[in-house]
Amino acid sequence: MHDNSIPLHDGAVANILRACTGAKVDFHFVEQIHAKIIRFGFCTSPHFCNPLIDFYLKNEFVDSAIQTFKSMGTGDSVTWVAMISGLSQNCREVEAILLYREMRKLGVFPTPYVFSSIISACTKIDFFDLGEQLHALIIKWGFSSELFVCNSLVSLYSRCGNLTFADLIFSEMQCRDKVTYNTLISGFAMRGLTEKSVQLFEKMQSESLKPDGVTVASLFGTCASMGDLHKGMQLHSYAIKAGMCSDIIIEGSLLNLYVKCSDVKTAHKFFLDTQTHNVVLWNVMLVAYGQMGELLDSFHIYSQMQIEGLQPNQHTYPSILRTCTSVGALDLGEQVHTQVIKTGFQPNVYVCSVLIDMYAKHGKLETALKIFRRLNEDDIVSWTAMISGYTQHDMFSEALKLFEEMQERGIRSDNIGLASIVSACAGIQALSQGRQIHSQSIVSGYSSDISIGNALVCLYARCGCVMEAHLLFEKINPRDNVSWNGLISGFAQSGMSEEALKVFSQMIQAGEEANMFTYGSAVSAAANLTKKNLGKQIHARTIKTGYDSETEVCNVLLTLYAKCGCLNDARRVFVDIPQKNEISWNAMITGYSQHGYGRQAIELFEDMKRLQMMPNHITFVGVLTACSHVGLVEEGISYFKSMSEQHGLVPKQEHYACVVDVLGRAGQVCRARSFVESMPIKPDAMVWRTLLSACTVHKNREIGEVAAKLLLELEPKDSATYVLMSNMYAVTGKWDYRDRARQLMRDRGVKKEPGRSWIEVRNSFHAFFVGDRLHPLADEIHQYLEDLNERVGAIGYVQDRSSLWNDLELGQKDPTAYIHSEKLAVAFGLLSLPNVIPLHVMKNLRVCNDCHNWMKSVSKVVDRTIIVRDAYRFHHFQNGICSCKDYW
DNA sequence: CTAGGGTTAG
Repeated sequence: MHDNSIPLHDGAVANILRACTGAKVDFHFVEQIHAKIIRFGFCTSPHFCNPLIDFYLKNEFVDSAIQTFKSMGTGDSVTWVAMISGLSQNCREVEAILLYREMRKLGVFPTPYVFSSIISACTKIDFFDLGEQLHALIIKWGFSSELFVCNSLVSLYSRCGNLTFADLIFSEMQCRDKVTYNTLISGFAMRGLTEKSVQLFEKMQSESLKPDGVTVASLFGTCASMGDLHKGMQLHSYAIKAGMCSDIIIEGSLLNLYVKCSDVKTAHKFFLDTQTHNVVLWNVMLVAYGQMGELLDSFHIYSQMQIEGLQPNQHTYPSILRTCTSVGALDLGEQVHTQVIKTGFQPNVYVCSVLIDMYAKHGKLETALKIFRRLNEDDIVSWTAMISGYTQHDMFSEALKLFEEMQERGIRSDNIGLASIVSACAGIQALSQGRQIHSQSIVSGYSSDISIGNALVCLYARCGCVMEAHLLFEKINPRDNVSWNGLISGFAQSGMSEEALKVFSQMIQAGEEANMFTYGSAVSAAANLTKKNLGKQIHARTIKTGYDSETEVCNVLLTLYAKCGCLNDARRVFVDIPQKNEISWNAMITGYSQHGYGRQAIELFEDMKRLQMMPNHITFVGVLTACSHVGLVEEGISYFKSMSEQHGLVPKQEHYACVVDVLGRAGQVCRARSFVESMPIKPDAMVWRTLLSACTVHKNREIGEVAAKLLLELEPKDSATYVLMSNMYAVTGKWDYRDRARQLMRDRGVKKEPGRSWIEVRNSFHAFFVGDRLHPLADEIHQYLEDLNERVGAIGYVQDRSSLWNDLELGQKDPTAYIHSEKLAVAFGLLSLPNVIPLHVMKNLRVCNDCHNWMKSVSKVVDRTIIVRDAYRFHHFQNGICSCKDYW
């Protein structure tokens, strides 16, 4: 036609261009036609130009299309649709939307074609609100039963997560096609509603619609998230028979299937067999090695893809960064971060959320916050990553503050977000806030969510709500060992150790598998109750199950033995820890300290520094206590100074109290006083109590009165305050003042906590009060005590009656009625236990002076080590002397 | 002239 100079005919041009669109025709050929159209003056004619625009847009010549469109004037409705859908298909969705606005302004009526295109554009860039507004217009214009329009609406609601609505539109459609099914199938699959997705696939087949490549690709996704390799492989065969496997998207979804079903071998083989230059395949392999924790292989993939000319994209970075996060390779993660910046992916939400998570998880919360604040998007994952980062680093109030900010901004949290904020509440025992979030989670439809359920169980247990914790625990179905651990650790941490151990034994009986968290909590509960034998049994279990090499478990075992007074066992655990961390060192130092082994504690601290371990606040409490035990005054002061000068630590009240103890024990009461007066923070009750007890030992009434006065102001309800005060007056001979202190206590209605001692004999605990005769062996115990008193009297022990607390005790006619509980416990222990093992006695208050002297003598006459844990410290009585060197 | 699919984060 061209050669014979036959004039242009619109139908012919349209047909030629349509033919060009599908075939790979040289652009210049089309340009020649375009030139002819212009030359013959048809450049405003929709008949000629619409096919031209369509050709340009389908072949990515967007600018040529826009140019053609601009020269046309208004065009017809087909022109607008071609432009709008074409722009949308070329990732220029915003321009498509703007063009739609212009079209409406010019009064051009929208057609179903326009609506399906524009809804699709909105869906692609998450303009869901606009999409919903357009839905209203669709109803108004009467297009709501058009197949293509409905398909685009199903897609819109699927993508924005409103599957209920998508399903509703689907069910109200009079006729559906493959696209309708495919759209909803992938919608369900993406939201993890795998069962619904499979059901729909079956329904589709019952309506004789043959699955195509799109269906299969979506279903591979469904199988992948269900972990159903078998069904996935059946589909794979189907895809091979149907000849779909060369499809680039099928390839990606198939590889993903094998990776998610943990068949990395098949996946890798498949990956090597693929021929396409497809970045998705590399990204999926990155996920494969990441989920196995193979950092080296991940980085090999990451660099190899770049060598082969593929650039990392917004999917690549999150995968590699997540692997860096989970294996703890922060340094490599930071390098990837620089590459993110260089390649311009920093504004991407996905990339940012992983960066936030990485920095937050590794304690770099300020860096995480910077990225988070710069992101400036209402992205729930980033908020959650930030919140849980705070929670993981015990910054619970920061977590709660951020959560409040999030709610003020109107961002709705999902199950993962709610679970992490509940954990934050558990961390600071914010019970009422936790309850509010509990109800919020029910309202949001998460009442059967296991992550929230587990977090709530932990919250209620930590807040001591035994009933609620158990009720919630019962409701979780199916339970996992996180549920059990939450209950056990919650009770253990809220001091309900008995309850924790009860649940632990139920867990074992239920055949549930305990892990390091379970053992950690159970051992810590046993340690709090100083249940040495039970602790040993749990220790045996950890050895059997191999958890005895976990540092965290070892640290608690060490503490258990130290708290039970078995320092040798504690030491053995410490020596055998394969990878000691700061907590291990702290626990051992503290253990030595509490038992009065100051030298060993200080030596260990020096070792710790040599090994470049970072001492923290707890380390220094141990070290300073050790100094006070050994009487290392100047060393103690210099260690105290080193806290801020060398280790960047700000001393807390307990450190000041330790220094006061160091000075007080050495008899430097005046120096202790001026030390307290020079404190940069307001001294708390602990500091004054320490000073007061130093004054009691060294009979310094002047300073003692100052300390007592301030202590009375700070803790007027604490009986220990009055006891200390009264003792201070007693030792300085001010009997009238002592009586006044006691009177004051009575007037204020403060009751002395009854003294109580207990001892473990053959797996059961025997507890005693003052003058107790309730024990079945009471007669034998008292008889034995009389013998014992004769024997200690023979080596010079004389009872010190000033230690007896009240007139009642002093005025008792029956002298056996005021025998202190620790004496009874010791007598019972000596009667009941083989005479080689040391006695371990626990007491809830401080041991009194008389009992202390008595124990020293007893340890000598019966030749036994007696270890007493009172409210303050351990006393090891051996051969007539005590490890506390008579200062406590 | 219109609609649907794969890989990434807490």
